[in-house]
Amino acid sequence: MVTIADVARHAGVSSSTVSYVLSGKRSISEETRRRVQISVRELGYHPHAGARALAARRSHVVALMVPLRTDVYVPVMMEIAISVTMAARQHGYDVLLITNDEGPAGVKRIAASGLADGVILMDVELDDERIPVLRAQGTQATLIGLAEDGRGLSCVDHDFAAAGAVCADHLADLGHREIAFIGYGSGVYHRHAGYAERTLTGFRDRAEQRGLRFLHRSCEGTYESTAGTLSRVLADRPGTTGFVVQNEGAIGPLLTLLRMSGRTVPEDASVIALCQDQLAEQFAPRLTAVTGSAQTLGRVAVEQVMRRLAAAGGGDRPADERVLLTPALTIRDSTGPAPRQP
Amino acid sequence: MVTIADVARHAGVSSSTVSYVLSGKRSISEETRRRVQISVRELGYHPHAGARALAARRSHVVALMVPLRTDVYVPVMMEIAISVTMAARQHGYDVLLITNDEGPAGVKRIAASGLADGVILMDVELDDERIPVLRAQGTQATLIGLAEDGRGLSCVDHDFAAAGAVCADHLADLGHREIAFIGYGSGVYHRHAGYAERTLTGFRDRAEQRGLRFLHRSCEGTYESTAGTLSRVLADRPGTTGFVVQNEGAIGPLLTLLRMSGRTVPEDASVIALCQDQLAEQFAPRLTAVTGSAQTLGRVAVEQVMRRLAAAGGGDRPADERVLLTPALTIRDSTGPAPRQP
DNA sequence: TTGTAGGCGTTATCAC
DNA sequence: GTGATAACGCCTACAA
Repeated sequence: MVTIADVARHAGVSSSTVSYVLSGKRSISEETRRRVQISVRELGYHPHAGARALAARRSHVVALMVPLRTDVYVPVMMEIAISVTMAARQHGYDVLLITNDEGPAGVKRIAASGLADGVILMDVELDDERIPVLRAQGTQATLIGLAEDGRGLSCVDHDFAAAGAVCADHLADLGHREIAFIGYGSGVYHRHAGYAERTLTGFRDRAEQRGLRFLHRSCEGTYESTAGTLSRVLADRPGTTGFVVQNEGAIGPLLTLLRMSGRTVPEDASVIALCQDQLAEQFAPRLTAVTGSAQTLGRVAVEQVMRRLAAAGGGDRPADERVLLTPALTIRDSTGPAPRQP
Repeated sequence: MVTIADVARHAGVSSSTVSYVLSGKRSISEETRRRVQISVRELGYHPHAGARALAARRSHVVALMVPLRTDVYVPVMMEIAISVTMAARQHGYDVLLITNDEGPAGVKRIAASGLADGVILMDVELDDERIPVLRAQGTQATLIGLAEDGRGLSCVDHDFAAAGAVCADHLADLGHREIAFIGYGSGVYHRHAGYAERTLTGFRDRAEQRGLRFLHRSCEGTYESTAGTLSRVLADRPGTTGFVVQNEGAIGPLLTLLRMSGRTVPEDASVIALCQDQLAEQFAPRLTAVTGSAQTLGRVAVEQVMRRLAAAGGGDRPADERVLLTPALTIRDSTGPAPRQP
């Protein structure tokens, strides 16, 4: 292994000079800097991470704790993980992946061992057990999601309520009066700690403001479940012309079922989905959708931890940020003006 | 921060004793061990990762390098990442997430800095630039996927050829004679370094052995693309009764299109998919599918690196393992006997 | 069975 | 602008 001493010898300077060239923490003559940089490159020197963490009391690692569940929004999770990793690299940080099943003890382990300087928590519950641990350890952290008590933490999430509201607005603008909201299976509403509820609430509130009649129905996302849901909707509210689909598993079935029931999209029924653009593009017709950027979510989370780390490193008290990302409506071919005769 | 010295003082022993209790590298009297363990727990001691890595020259971290592409099999990637993380934990290891865009330099960085002891590479190309770097650094590594030159490495992958063969066999057993293989867009065949080709080859070989007529058609996975593909298939080979779908994006559209063309599945046409069980269960009818376990893939990869690390640590030359996981056929409702009259 | 001490590679404080 | 040098916390011969 090539050490800082090797570089120093090669460049004809002391190892502290090499260290300072690399960290930029004191001014170095142009000449020396160049010599050192050349030596670094020639020898292929990379500082030993452990030694650095030990001496500087900073690991330059953030931990990302991901949920185990591979049900609802897996592709999004991966996208977040990747954007977190790339954003972290831009700050000179690496990302350690931790799974949720380690629970509070895992957070404690990571923090106490100095493995990571900061933590990003996904799939946060309203009253999350890991949060007190974070506080006790004095570890800088950001939540992706919203917790009840966010003191001492930053957090970022999609503005799901806004997403729901946008759906209501879009359909109302098109003249629809009776809407069905196809949600997740009932279990998800509890588990996801508000993720699903917030969307529904946002939709509901706006729908009421706009004078829409609407129905919310749980749906497991299978074909059978969607078929059952749709037939109940049409039985209860035959005049329904607008569908908001939250459960991405139900999208395909719903489109098929509408077609089979003789309804054309968007002439007879409009469908708006809460899903990623990539998915929305795959259907026929291409779906109007409301989407939040998973990439931005990850990036913002990293920037929040970095700011906290910088503040804490400078002796300041980090600010508790709380960011909600506004989702975007992309109008495609699955929504249109409400039909004259329902 | 609580250090090993704190624990030693609290337990009334020397710090080396604490170290040995924790590592189990020498025999300790029952009495001492208990005292130390109690102190560890009471003080909430976790060894400082950096210090440990520095002294023991082992970071107890493996790096997992994931592809950036969020197109083909994202959910699978996440599943692998999670199973890698959990398997690693069982060996006392943590997982560092690295993105593919860092390329060979990233591998070098991780290895040279001692950040990770071993590396797991995903999305490997046949002639991958990262492999020589791994060799040069003497870093223990496992590939998820197959490379041309695997010397000095272990690797594990699904047996995609077997998966293709199983599809051919299943349809042949049911009496189908004309099969269409709905593949990925042409780009994927090159990019995925054999992943897609191997499936196709396996299918093709077995299909020939079994005397099947078949057609391979690329398909982008959108509705339009699938529609085009299907109509060409039916034009060229109206007698086609069996469909093998490799591109999971094409599954939904294909089912819809078959239905629209008046074909009932599985009475008039059988469909077998190469996709995860979870996805296969979502369609109507539930799909017969050939699946490999992403979880196993991750676990095996970890075990391979661990074995290599153990060997290298013991001064032995690690064995270059090469494992192909046999996929499983799950027969559901989308395949049945070939119709008498095509 | 246990303790002592040297060293792992960096950073950062002091001195010049 | 640059060099010594003392930590940082742990592991592991070497002693006892």
